[in-house]
Amino acid sequence: MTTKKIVLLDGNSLAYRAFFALPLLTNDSGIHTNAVYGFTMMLQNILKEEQPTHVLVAWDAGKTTFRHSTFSEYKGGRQKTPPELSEQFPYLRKLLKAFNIPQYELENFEADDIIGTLSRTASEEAVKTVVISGDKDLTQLATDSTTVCITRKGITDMEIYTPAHIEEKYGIGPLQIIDMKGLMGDASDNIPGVPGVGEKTALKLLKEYGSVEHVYESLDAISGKKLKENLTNNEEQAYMSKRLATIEVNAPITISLQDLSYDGPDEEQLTSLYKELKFTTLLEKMGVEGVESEPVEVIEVETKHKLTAADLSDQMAVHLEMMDDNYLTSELFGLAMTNGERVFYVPLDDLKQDDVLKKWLADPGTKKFTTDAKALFAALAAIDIPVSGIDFDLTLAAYIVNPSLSFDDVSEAAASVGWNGIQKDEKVYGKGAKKAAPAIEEIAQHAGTKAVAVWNLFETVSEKLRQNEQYELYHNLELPLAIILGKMESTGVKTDLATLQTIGTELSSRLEHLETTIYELAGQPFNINSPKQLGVILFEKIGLTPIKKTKTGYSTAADVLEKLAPEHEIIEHILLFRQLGKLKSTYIDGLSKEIHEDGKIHTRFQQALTQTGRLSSINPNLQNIPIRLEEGRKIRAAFVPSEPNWIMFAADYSQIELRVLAHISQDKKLIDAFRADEDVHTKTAMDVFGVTKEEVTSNMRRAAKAVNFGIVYGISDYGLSQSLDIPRKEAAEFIDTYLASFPGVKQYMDTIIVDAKQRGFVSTMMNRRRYLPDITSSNFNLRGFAERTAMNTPIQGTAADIIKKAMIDMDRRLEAEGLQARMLLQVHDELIFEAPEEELEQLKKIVPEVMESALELDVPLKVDSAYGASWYDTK
DNA sequence: ATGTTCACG
DNA sequence: ACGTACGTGAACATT
Repeated sequence: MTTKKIVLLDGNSLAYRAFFALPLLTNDSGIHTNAVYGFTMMLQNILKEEQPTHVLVAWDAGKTTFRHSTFSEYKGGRQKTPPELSEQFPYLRKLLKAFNIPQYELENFEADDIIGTLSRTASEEAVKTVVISGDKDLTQLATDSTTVCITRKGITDMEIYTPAHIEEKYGIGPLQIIDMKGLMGDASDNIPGVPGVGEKTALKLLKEYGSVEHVYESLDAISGKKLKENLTNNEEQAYMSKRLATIEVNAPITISLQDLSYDGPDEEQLTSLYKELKFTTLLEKMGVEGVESEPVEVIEVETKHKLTAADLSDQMAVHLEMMDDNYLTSELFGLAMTNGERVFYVPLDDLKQDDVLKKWLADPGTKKFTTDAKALFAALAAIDIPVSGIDFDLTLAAYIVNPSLSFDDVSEAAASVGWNGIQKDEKVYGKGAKKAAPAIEEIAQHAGTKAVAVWNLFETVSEKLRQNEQYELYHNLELPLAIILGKMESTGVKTDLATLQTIGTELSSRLEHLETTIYELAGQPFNINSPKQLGVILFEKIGLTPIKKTKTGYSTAADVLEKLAPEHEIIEHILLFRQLGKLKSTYIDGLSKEIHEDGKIHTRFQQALTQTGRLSSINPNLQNIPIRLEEGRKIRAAFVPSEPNWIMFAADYSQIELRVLAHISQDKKLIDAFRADEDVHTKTAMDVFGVTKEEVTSNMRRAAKAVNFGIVYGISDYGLSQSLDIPRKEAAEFIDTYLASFPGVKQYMDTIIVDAKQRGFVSTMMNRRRYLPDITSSNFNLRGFAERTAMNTPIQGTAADIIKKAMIDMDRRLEAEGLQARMLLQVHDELIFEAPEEELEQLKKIVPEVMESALELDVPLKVDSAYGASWYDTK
């Protein structure tokens, strides 16, 4: 006989959870499916993990329940269910039917009460029960035989509440959760509780007195005048709140445990529902064949070994097919081309010898439409085949239309603008150990579909960009930039391995010593790099007090360790070990591996990735080379000019984001400060602290600087309090004073949020967009995040626009002046060049000039420049 | 594959 | 009451 195990699910709560956790997916018949999909994932996980013998999904019935007769405003003020979710409930019912899972609802009662009643009867029969919900109220049902799982983040992450866990987390028993709600109320259900009592106070009272009743019996003993007053005045309300929060465990249900047995899904029903909903991944997992939504259309691709002028026209879609996504190192296969009539594929070896084709590629007068301009340009540059006249980049265009969609494959970029005819590279080449090149015909076919997609999408996507007034941004900024970035990537940065090795040797020996010291202090060897092992040593063996927890255990992050440093000598050594270990593994060892045969590092700039319009740098990342601490900064000495008697030259914008803020917000004081070329942090300190310039201390300036950062990031008192390590209240006061003295900024912050809510997106000065669907969310966190993003993105994004424009201007200027200087890197607000010494004086003049005039703002842009024998010396 | 930590602007 | 600063990429440990 198998032991019974019953799983009870709170249908409404989980459906809501799934709906808000996932983006609004729509299948091709226009039905939203995110809640159903999320629910399905949850269900599958639960069934797999728990292996129950009995399952039930309980639903809320109707609008009113017995609780409304106690308190008519129960669950009042709730937003009504979004229609996008409502329309999914019938599918959820169908889904459960297909799973053969019983569903139950009861007039006048909530799902909670059904679950409560069943879990009580199960408990009485000592049947193991698991309750699953997104609502923490249910934790009151936890007993030795009933476990309550509450969804945490996302859809599959659950927090498991046993009586022991509740005790550990809150210091009270499961049933006292009800008392807690009675005292603190519950905003989401509109349960009032006692004003001024939140979780902290409620728990303190309950730990001392045990229940709401005992709290009131002991009123006299309670300290705190205000608290006592609030309790006294709201006694009835507290009792009522407790009643409302109590789950009914004796609901008049008409089902019993026997009715809930679960024997697995009806596969046939399930597949047909999945097909209807287009849950292809789920279908594949079930091993159902032939369900790929549409079979990819087979196009006729002609493999050509030699082209004639007649094969080529003024406008063509071209796509360079290759094995890996790193076009700088990948094996290249060949070029697919089409002008809408025939589709060719030219294998690489033929391309290399085909002068007709090479001439066409180099001709700026023939237009090339492609999937990734930079890849085409840089990959062919590496084999000395110049390309010019690239006029359309599908990935870049799709990114400008909506940067929130991430494309790690052309098929996804194409799909985002409505073209589903491309297979994923992964499907053609396989992945991991199984990755291999298929037959040439298959490669040609795959490459051909990409060229065809580009050809067919060119017009519509361009039109879409024009409609959004983003064509300029795309065509005159991003597209030319792609080529410039391609040049920079191909050029690469000369990196001196010997310098890295010298630093590395010293680091190794220091790390060894630190390791010995740490083991001695700990009394045993352990893996210092393992947060888990480190946590055990610090907080269990040594007995330090944990300050912060992570999901998986004790936090050992630097800010935590710094606070612990006075407690034990070992901490400073660990911090140093971490710092040096990072330098050794990421920078010394990591960078050494990336030096190519030409002695250079060729990073790649991702141009269609960030949400704000910034670039990012990968393989390796050259945008995060250490600078803040001297030890790390030395790494920069390894980056040197690639030619004898050349120098490194660096130029960076001073306070570009705050200048952009001054311009966008039109705050008079901020504008004046920049026009007068004042130190903006000092100026901020003067205003926030109400002192004269002479009275500003370095601490005041530091605080002001943090406030300015906060403003740019979309401020929150909590964030500022963390960065300054001050109480939250103080941080809030700083912010208020700041906003009062810079009213234009305040106005901007308020307006941008309203604007974002209304339009659904925010934009930069050059019309780069970022959509913010969460800005209207009822979830406090999501909404808060979206609001801060709304404040930050126009600033960070406009700064990104500006430097991109500067790079284009700079490239032209270097060309026009006939200079040999080369642009090598962009690090968000700075540009790094190498140049012959003789060009230094010219660069000192030209570079700041070009950067400062990239875009005209109502405040001046300011650029500082420096040069030296290595990147380290450009300071 | 995911989480934690830490490097940069 | 909620749980946070904005934007990235890489290494390492752990699942």
